[in-house]
Amino acid sequence: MSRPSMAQRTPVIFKRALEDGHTLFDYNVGLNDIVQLLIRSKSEDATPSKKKEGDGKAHPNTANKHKSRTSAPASQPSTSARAFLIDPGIGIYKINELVDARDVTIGAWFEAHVENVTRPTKGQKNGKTPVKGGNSYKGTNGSLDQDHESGKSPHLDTVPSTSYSEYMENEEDAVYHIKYDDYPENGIVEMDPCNLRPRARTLLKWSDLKVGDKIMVNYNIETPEERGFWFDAEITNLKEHSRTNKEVYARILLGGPDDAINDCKIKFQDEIYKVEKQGAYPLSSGDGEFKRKSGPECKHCKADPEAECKFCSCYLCGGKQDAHMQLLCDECNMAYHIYCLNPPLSKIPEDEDWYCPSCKNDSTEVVKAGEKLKQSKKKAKMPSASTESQRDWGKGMACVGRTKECTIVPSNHYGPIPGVPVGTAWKFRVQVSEAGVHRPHVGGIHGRSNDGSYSLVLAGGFEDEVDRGDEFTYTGSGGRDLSGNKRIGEHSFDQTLTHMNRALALNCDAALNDKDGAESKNWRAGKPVRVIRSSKGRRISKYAPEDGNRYDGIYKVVKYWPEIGKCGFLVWRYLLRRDDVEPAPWTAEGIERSKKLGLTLQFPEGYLEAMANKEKKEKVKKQPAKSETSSSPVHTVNSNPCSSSTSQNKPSIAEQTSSKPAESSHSPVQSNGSQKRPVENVSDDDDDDDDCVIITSPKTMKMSEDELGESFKLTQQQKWLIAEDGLNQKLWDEALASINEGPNFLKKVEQTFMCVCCQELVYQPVTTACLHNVCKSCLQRSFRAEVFTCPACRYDLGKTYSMVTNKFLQTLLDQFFPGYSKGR
DNA sequence: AGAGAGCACGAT
DNA sequence: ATCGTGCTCTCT
Repeated sequence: MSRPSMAQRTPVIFKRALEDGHTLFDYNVGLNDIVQLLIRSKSEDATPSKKKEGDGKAHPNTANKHKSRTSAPASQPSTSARAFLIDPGIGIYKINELVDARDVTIGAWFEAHVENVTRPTKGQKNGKTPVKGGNSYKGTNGSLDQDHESGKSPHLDTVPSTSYSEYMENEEDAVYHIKYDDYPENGIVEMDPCNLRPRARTLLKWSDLKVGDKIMVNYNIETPEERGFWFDAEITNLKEHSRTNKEVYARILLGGPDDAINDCKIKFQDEIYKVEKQGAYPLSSGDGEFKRKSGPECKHCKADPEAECKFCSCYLCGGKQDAHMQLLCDECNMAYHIYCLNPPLSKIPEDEDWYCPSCKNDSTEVVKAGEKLKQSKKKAKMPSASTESQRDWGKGMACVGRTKECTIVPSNHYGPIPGVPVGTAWKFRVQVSEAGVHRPHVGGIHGRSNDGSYSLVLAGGFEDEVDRGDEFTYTGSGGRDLSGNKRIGEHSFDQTLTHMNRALALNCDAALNDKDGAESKNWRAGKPVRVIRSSKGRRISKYAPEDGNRYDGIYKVVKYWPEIGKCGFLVWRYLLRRDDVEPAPWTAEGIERSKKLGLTLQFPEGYLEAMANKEKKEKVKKQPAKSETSSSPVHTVNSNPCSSSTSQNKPSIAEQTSSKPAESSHSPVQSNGSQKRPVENVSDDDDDDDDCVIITSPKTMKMSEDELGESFKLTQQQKWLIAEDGLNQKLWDEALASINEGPNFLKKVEQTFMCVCCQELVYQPVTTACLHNVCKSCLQRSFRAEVFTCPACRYDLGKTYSMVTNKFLQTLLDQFFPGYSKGR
């Protein structure tokens, strides 16, 4: 951790199934988020659910889903029961052999296995199909044979049309009792051997295909683009446009002598199977998976509009009526009549997602495989949702998210941020936000309209603002037309004293007046505002830094008033005046202090390296470079604008005579007693005048080596508390080693006393027997989870461990980091 | 120089 | 939860 004053962004765990067609942005995964990816197992593979289409026909994927759920126990014959082939002594197929069985009403092949083999007996319905007897195939051109006697259950519908004489002719025939792998509910079906064959097992490559070959393909008669059933086919044409663009055309053979569909384009070219001949090596369920993907409609009822089906229709009543009133569960994909539910619903819910009674208990935060990803309205409205923009956003700092967050003080903290001295500077606003100094990324004022303002940024947004360093005028926000996803725009209406404008007004030590403004009686009594000057303010202010954003200390609102700005619209103006014991960065004293503390312009982690790399690449592109560019991160503190001009006796902006404060013990840092300015060289210790003085000769600025580091001054009480906190003696010794490094001491303390659980400064710390400090609440949470060990070292604390808050440590931390407890 | 992106924030 | 706001920052 290079910046101990900020907690690293907490890793977020997204328990999401990633779906095609979505970006990580859709899943609210931001820059710097940590994601863990697990490869989805194939069996759970699923595609987004489809809404009910109203025709009672299941979507192929839905059908797949049903299949895997309902047939799994029955169709995945346990190996112990079916792993072995049993020779029945007659016929071609063995018991337990995997076969493909043709459903004669459709003409498609389905996976099945042989349950039993018997000799046909006289008069037995031996399952011979009409193929043998004649031409009862009426369904041509792919339409299902709805005229068939009982279309309700085609698989069961084997017609006993074989005559006794035919039977006698085929004496050797055995009767095969098979079970469809996917339709165990159909029970055991008797089949004629001509509608059985060894299970397909050989996938054919492009190079294996020849025109005229008989193959098995997946084809959807009704919707050729979608997955369908498995049919025999004869290759009629092969077109190779390119290595990746190939076309297979075939004649789908439906089983009957003249039943075929010509010129069918085969969509699933990677799933073309060789037709296994009788005598192929018999497979059993113990030989592995020989499962094909299949579709397209409900396999339970074959999309028979008359049949009740709980799988493709209402899961409760099986009825196919009122498709528009059937709700699809976003979890299990089953349909439910809204009136079959208990309690019934009067209308289709507005919500995107609906879960059936049996799925509802599932944690809703987990988006299961196949479940639809809910797109927030916000994202839908975001410009990125429309693909118009060709811009390559996201590689710079324009839209980045935070990587860290300041947690040592709450966001509504007034006054300095512990460990951040005046003069600290950051290149980008996002860093200022990370440091907790000014939280909004873009906004100028940070505050709450019913509380007050915590910080503001001076960036020269208004020409008619005046900046004299220790005093400046500021303009409120609003009044701009931000349409078109802008963050700033032309002034087009009056500002009001609401939102942040009201917040800033509340800092003024005067009753709020949203008509005429107000002026404080005792300006120092107002609430403190952290002020950040941005280099953008250079165009109107000499006090702005050359680069980046610099924390300039605490100011107070002296007064505020409405006026017509240069823009022609009413704006709210504020007068702020500096009230900080820390020297302003542009004063000689401030410059010296910044040097002493080694304050340099801070860049985001890895930023300079990235820029250097980029530059290098460009140099290579163009020409050999001359000299190293000044990418030095060293922050040059402003040249003192006061030194050039006679800064004495400047008229105050507010046209007041600069009232000399009686004393300046106002800084929260100092009032806290934890930090005091070294009493060193500086002659003028009260930060009295509005004028920038302090032009001390270099000689008088010289300090002893000892003084060079600004030491952090501990009060007597703090020294005592540290001494009393014996358990942490070692840790304190460690931290006290940097007592002479000013703000670094606080960072060290924060680092030293960070809770291993929540990664923040310990709150109500429990110092364990193994000498680790953990928040009491964190430890309690651990114990609730029945983990009774030290979160840091796993030392067994014992179930009955009594957690005692370390009062010494808590008091010290409260003093060093004023306000941090409030944030907890 | 002009447009507009993601983000964090407070407000509701 | 969702919405409105914004004194940035980058790309074209």
